[in-house]
Amino acid sequence: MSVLEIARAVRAPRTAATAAGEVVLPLDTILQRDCIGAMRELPAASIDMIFADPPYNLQLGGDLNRPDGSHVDAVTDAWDKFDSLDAYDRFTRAWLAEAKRILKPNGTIWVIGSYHNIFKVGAAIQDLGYWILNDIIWRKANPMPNFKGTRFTNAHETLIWASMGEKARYTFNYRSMKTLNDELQMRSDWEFPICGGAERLKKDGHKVHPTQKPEALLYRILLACTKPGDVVLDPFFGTGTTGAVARRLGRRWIGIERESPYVAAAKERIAAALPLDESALTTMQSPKAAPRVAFGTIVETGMLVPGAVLMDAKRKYRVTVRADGSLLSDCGQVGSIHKLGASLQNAPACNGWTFWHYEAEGALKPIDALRQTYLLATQP
Amino acid sequence: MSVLEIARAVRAPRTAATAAGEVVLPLDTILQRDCIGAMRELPAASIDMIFADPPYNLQLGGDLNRPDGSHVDAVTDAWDKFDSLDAYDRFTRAWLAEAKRILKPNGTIWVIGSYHNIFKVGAAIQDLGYWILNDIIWRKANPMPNFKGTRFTNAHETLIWASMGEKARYTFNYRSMKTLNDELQMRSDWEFPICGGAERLKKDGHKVHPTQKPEALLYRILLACTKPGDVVLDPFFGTGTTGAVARRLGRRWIGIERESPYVAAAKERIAAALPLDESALTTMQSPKAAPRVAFGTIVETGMLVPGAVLMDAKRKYRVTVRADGSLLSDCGQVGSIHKLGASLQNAPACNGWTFWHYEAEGALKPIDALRQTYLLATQP
DNA sequence: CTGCGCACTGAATCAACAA
DNA sequence: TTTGTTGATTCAGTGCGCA
Repeated sequence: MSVLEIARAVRAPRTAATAAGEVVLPLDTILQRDCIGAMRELPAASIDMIFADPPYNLQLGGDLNRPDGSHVDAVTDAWDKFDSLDAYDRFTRAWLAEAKRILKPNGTIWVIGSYHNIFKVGAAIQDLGYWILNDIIWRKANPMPNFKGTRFTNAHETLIWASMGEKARYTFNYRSMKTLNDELQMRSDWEFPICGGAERLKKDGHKVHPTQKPEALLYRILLACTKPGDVVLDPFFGTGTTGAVARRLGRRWIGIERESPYVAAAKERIAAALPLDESALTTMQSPKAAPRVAFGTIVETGMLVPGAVLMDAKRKYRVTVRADGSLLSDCGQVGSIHKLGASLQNAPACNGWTFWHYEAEGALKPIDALRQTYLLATQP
Repeated sequence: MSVLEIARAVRAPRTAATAAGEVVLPLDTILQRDCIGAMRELPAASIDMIFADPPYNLQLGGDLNRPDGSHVDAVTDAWDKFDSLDAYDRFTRAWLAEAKRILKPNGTIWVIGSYHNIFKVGAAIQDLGYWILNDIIWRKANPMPNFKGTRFTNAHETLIWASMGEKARYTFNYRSMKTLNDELQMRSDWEFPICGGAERLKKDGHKVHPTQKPEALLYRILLACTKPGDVVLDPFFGTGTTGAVARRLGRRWIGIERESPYVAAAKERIAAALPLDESALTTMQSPKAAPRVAFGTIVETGMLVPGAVLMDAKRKYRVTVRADGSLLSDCGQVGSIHKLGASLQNAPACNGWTFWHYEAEGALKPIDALRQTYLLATQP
């Protein structure tokens, strides 16, 4: 039985359409298969984002005990065992290559790892022609101490964010991130507690998955780098953190996971995750998203009259508005609001909307205020 | 002429001796050669630690301007240019292999990089049989912003610390690190400001080297992973941060650097670096304020110099400050400001910040005044 | 002498679109 | 594919000049 047959068939959103017509993707579904095999049956160029939390290939020695004698419950599962560093390398390159095939040209991939595997992963990402956009540090607020006092406390994990190539476009909701970070640019180091408390899935008092990731981490990633309705694939789904957050944020998701106990836990968990309503999902938009307004339109509609005088905030430069929306300076120079602003300042570029001001009731206001007024009056 | 001939020949300390007898190393010297060639002429198994800050292979596009129109002075030097990712890979593996040959069996290597190169470096380190002990994040207190709003602010760099193999022993001064961090284990994420102000080397108003590293970073590394008298090699010496800090901390150093202007600046700088002298006070930067200030930070920033004498308000007890922020009493007891204060008084606990005083202009002031000064200087 | 404002700077893979 | 136009975009810190 193929992936597409066992999947709950859902018509893909328009963004998943290809030249061949509409594509059917197993949306909001867990494919209980091995990761590479399942990806192979997904159509090419159909996924907006991949978030991957692959096996870390931890090479742990014997048991580890805390100073008080208690036993540390380490990651000893079979899925984290590889015969050699070379075997891990081959596995990594195989799934990353498959991921590249199914990502859309403007898609991106996120991979999380620790020093045990992240360098192999990053090198493979570069060799496969992905283009790294950032590496992100998850600084753990409450990491496990180094009980033996032999090294620095391993207090972070590393994520790599990459696009499909050097020239590829990608989604980055800059304004959302800046807003989320109290009006400062979001940096490459993020602090979150490790996953615990009520969020940590448990069964019979034991954690269901040894490396469950905090939802806050996925929340930030999906908010930053996807749009509502985008399709997010997690090829190492585990207990479904990606699916739960995707559902909450109004994104579509596909999970791949081989182990039945994880699949069962993920299904139950995602069903309980309530989607945020649309108003809560609305995020700060970049001005880029607003339709373009030509300065000439402001003149045409009479918001500024030909002959009106504009000046910069310090009243250093004065120019006159002409009927076609061009500006004329005292010294006879002519140009668009941007070009003339740049030329007068001898700068490489200039945003005329914020540089030029008009006088209203004795005060100077940027002409961008007129553009905002125009947009408010004309937008639905 | 061989490296050993042109080098100032110095009898190596006992720690540099091998089974073949005493080895002659060009200690406390800069070898003006290409990195791999110079390493080739150094004897095998002779170096205690290598700190390497190799070219990052940045692949920058055109010019970049700030929002105010000013130009960003990027790293465009020839030494950072490689023909391809593959050429960079070969270069990396070549110098890392040579490094492994000259390191002692119990030696370690530190390499710093960014996402442009660190994954290639880390993968090569693993392939060459080194054993990664930690990856360390240098969280920059004041990184350059992302001016175009296209990605997350690139606010950190990554360091890899590796031993000679899985079973190899290595030096890690656990107590020093814990003391430096105010009795908490030192974590894998470190915060320092970028190198600027008085510490930044300048000539004719321009920075001498585009990527000078802060001394605080090297201070922590050398304090953590070497012993006094150990030999530290820096194959990408630049303007000699490693040499200056090594001299200050009583470690021997060897630098390899091809570019004459860097060599000249490094020589001058290291000559001016006085071993454990208060010269650190003016050259080192204050880390960003944290709610809690570690006493080690006061030492790291040079507000108190190793060797300084502290005493209680009644001058009953006298102790000496050590490089890692621990205190040494007359009777040989050692401990943190809190622990030693308690122990000397035979008390269950002691607030070291208010108990210990330093002498300034004939008067005694509590070291808490230094903490307050530090906080005032760093709090917004 | 202090405080304020302005200019300058740091390892950066830094735009999107239409003609 | 290339070229030109529009127009979006910055944080922490140092240092200097001036009131």
